[in-house]
Amino acid sequence: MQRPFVHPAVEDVTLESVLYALADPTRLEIVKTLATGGCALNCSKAAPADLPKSTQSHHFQVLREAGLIRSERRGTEVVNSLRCAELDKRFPGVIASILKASDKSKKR
Amino acid sequence: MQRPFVHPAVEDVTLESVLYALADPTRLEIVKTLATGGCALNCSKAAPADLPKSTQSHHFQVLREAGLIRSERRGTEVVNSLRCAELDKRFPGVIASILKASDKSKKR
DNA sequence: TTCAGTAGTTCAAGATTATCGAACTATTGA
DNA sequence: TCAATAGTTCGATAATCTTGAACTACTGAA
Repeated sequence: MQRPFVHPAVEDVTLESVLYALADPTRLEIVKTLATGGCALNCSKAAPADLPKSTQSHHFQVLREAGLIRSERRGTEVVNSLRCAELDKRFPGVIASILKASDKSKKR
Repeated sequence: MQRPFVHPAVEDVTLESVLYALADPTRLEIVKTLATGGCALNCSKAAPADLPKSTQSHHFQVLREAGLIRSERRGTEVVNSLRCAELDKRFPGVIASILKASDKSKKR
């Protein structure tokens, strides 16, 4: 049996950790993919394909511990999903406005 | 004459740099102070008093280059103000929702 | 049940970035 | 002209990120 994932309770999620998690371009990309992808995706599909696995793993850990995503093991894979509803209740509009803005910000 | 401050044009501001700037607790604090302080404040008043000056200076530079604040020299001081309106036009709701959420997120 | 393959994790080290004291610059007011 | 004030720059140490290599867990053959 593998060590289970720990997810913070919504009320323990801090704005700071959320912003920190989203401030990294790779992680923002992952979150965008999860948001548009409809629902749950496994790690390899949600992360840029060229990113080393160890780095991917690290980013998913940051996102998970920040409270942005929920991860569940499905056999050998890990399926991730955005905690949209919960987060919007805690920080109304934050994630939504960021996701909306992220489409616009394609330069550089 | 001192080197003038460079501020990015609104359209050059990236969401990523904005989130990066706000992800730091000290900088978020500064932005909150500028937001609630009504209008312009000089550096020493907008930053936590116990923070070393060199670190303050660095944080203001990050905020400025991210496009979050506008800095102007007034004699020996530097007066900073939030670029609220411009930013809200570029990334609607982002700054506002973050500022609103930041009051809630007092734990830890 | 053993074994190969797949998906992800952990570890350690090199690369990057942040912090902060010390020295410096610009401006003001005596 | 000079001292005081407000910030900036520089350099070194500290903290963090990235990544290859080795490892673990699960699955589906054979």
